[in-house]
Amino acid sequence: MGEEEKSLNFIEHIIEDDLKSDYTKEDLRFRFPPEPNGYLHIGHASSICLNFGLGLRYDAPVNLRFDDTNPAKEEKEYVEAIKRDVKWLGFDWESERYASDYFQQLYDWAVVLVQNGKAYVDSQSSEEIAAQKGTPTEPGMNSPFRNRSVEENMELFDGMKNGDFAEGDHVLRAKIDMSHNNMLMRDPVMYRILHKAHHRTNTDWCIYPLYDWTHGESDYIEQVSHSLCTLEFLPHRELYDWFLDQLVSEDRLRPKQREFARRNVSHTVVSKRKLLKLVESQVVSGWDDPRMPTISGLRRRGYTAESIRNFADTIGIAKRDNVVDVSLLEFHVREHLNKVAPRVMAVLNPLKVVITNYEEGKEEWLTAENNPEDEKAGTREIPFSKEIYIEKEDFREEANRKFFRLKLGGEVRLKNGYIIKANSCTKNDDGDILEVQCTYDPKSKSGSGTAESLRKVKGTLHWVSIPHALKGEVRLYDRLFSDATPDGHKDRDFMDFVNPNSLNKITGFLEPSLKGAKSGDRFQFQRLGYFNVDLDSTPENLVFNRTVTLRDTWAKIEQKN
RNA sequence: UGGCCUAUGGUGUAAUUGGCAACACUACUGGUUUUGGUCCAGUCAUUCUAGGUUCGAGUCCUAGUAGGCCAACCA
Repeated sequence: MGEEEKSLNFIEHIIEDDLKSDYTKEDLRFRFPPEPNGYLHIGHASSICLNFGLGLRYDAPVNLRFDDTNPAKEEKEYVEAIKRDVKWLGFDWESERYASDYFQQLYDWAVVLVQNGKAYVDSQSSEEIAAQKGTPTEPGMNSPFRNRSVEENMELFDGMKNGDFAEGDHVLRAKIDMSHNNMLMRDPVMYRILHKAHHRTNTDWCIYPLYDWTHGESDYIEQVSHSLCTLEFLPHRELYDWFLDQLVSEDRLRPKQREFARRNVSHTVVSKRKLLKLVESQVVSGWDDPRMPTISGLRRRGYTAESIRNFADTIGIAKRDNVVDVSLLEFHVREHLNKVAPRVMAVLNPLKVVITNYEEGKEEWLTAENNPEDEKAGTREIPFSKEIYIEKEDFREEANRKFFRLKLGGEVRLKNGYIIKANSCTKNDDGDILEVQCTYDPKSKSGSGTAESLRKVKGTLHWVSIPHALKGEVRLYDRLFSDATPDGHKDRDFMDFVNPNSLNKITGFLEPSLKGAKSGDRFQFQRLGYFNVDLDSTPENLVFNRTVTLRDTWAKIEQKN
């Protein structure tokens, strides 16, 4: 396979170094830790592929852990969606965990910190605490409650837990250093009072731990060896380590946090807050709108899990800021679909062609290859008749020799069918072409082996027989944002760059073999692109999404003129 | 005016740790083709800048420059 030749990313270098010093291969354990407050997106896919990929590479377990410490934002719906997406991407977790599983343990440890004088109850408002925090260039001030006795702290913390106080009355803070260079070390809040039901623990708790007090400890409980997160958590590492210092025991593995740069993709946004705004403002139809960069959106759009995994593998992982061009994602889905998607013919912008020397009412079934890339895919029969549709763009009355398609006096081959010649066309008063009259060469049938059938004509067109054609809704998608970095402009809101023409619904004419197409089925509409059957599709009303167009060299040639 | 992180083609990642800057995408050429698809061949870099160490620097040293992160009872 040549897999060994692939160079290591910096995380793998770190692990290799650890393996040479104080870790054994059996120590390795990873986790993917989403907060269930939204849907997973293409950026998460990178993290998923990183963590689960490491698990595969080192034959190490990977947990799926929900970081569910904020009942105000988290919902079961998201938990289910996340599990579905990770599974769909092709990964299995060793065990399904929740930070909320550890609420009791976390509380017990917090009590230890209080007893050791490492944490105290602060009874100021959040505004007061913020005002004392200082700035990156100025030290903060100690809270007047910083030196409460252990007994008083214990009593108050106990009261917090028992629901004796209202939200905001008290918090538990770690006692570290209010003049620390790292703002996060200035007595960070560990617990807040929240009289809210949690999606799993319901009303068992009315105090909830914050991220910093939860994450490293959860890693420690699960004995995660390498806790990988994005770069914005780098300043948290010091606190992660400080909390661990308070409670790790020598005989257990001590997790380490390492950070990598979040992957950005051009012409889209990957921030839950912004994606949520797109959903709530109804720019898109939902989290799984095929234009969304969510895993569920990409899936509905027709992307394959394999193409997303390959994408994640090729962009790799590093520590510098990045914007990956969306064309790389498109490349990977084309690469995969080219191998696996059956070819069919569909006309999206129809122009009627009448074959004047073809017998009225006659019908013929022609043999078509299902996939030239895959012999095992076999063949199918498609109907041919006197009246067919071709694409409007495939006919011009006059054109230069660079135009390989149909023009008056010129010949083209109908894919899997005959060579036809355009003799005349009819137009309406506005000059729009309504119909093209052609003659066909009866001996030129594809695959017949005759000298005429082997003749080379420059152009080959796709087509459908009008009396046999199926109608279907076809949804054509364009980029959701017109700008490459919609959220990269200081003076502009990302919503300003929403592309108003990102969805175009049309009626297409489809070859009849598509009749039984089921939701999720993927096809190549020859010469047009890859399409899949949408969730909204029914046997009576077929609905297709365009996943991605084919590479279009002709469009580029035309653009230059 | 603090601390920390980062800098390699248009894009994303590599470089046996000091030894010929590589791979993929994009773009552009050409060839093949009953999909203007696929496939095949080719073209596109003063490694942020300036000094220094060295036979030799993307890699080490010094000084800059640019970008990012950090002041939620969010994660």
